[in-house]
Amino acid sequence: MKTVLVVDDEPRIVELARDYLEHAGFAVLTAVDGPSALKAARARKPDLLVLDLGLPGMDGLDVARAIRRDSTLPIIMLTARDDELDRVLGLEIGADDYVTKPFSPRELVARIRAVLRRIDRESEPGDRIEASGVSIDIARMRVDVDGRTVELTPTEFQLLVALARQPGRIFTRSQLLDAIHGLAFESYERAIDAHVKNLRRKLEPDPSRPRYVQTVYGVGYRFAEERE
Amino acid sequence: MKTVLVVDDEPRIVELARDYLEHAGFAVLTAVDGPSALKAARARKPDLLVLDLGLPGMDGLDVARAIRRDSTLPIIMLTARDDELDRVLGLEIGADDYVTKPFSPRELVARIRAVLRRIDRESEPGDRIEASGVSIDIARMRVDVDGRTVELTPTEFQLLVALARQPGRIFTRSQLLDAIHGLAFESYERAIDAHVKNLRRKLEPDPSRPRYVQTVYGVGYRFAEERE
DNA sequence: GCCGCGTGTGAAGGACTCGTGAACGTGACC
DNA sequence: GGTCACGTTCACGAGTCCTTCACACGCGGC
Repeated sequence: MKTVLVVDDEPRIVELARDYLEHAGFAVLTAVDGPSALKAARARKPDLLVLDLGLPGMDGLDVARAIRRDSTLPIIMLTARDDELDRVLGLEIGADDYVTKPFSPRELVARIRAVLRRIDRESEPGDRIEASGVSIDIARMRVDVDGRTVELTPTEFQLLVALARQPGRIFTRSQLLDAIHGLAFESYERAIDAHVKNLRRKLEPDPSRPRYVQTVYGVGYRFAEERE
Repeated sequence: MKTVLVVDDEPRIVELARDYLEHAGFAVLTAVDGPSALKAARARKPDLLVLDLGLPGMDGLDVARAIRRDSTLPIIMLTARDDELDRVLGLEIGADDYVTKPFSPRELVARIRAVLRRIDRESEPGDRIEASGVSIDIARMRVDVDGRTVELTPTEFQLLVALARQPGRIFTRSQLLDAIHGLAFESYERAIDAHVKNLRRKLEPDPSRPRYVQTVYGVGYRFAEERE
């Protein structure tokens, strides 16, 4: 059974969500402000976070950033229409999806299910990835290559994980942006290039001739396939 | 460039969507009722359909069902709040996503992009073309022929895929140009010749006597049909 | 066999793509 | 307030790919 943490300052909303989510078969945790949301997220390890953008005091964006700094917990943002929505779409927080208020509880349930499905599907290989001599410990955010341990930033790490989950498979820059930020974010595709450069510098024995993160001209990047 | 077909009976909505979508780099087709939407979907082959649920006459759900009967065209539903939304969620019409009215144009654009990314991400390796001894892995952009693996440029690859999808069928140069670039791109038809030459050099055991990519004098090219 | 026309081919130019270093903005930490 | 780490953006150079052109060759009709 999946656990969902719902954060909103209006008790009415929280209770409405709780009713529907429990009815839909989720375990529900709740919080009414940013700090307690952070605490609950760390202590109780929910599978997904439903987060109101307009929290008093500590803003929903701040909460999301704080969470994303050290975990990949999926986040669905709750926003009032228009102005708030634009903030989610345009600004830098990588929400996996968003629902606008006033929301239909059924819509919320549907979007939660959709996000969880997507996450499941993409994260099958447990918490460790082995590919072509690179070993990735997802929980610890640690990467070993050729015996040495490499320190990566969160972005570099997510990029590597996205690629290494399916060695050989080609990803466009747009897909990689998705993997890093989630749905709600637009930015310059070539930012990916910069991350690839940094990743290669740390990962590759000879960055000028990549062995792991290969570029596919005119398309994107891929992680090298196992080939004897 | 991707093409989106927008269907709504309110011209105001259609025009709003057109503005934003074109600005976001999509080619936009429009329709104001069910029958003409079906016609446009078949004739113009858009990459995605934005479909109002509350069409007069032929309902949006009917349109979606009719389309889904013979294609996998991705569909984003436009719905008024609440009651209509429930119909989308409840009746398992295979919409890929939905947006509630009144919608933010940016949200529509974001969801369209997300669906399109998801779609071409799902061309899993398993999506292969096998024809006459040539094996094409779409997601990996890899081609195996007679045991050896061949590296192709994006254009060469698209050309080969277009031909090999329907072995034996003859394509004119103009059709092949369409397959390589989207429609609406003019260039010298004989550019195809150059790509065919390069493709043959990489693919054929003896490029001067093509076994796979054959010339049909006065018409165009075709991929060799399976024989005995 | 000859001729017209379509096709194969190599080379050249230009367009596009990628790698890189550097600058800028932001938030975290001291 | 200052420093630091990180992510993003920009501009430039280098390299790859696409297109075009010119010419040679081959096909089909007469």
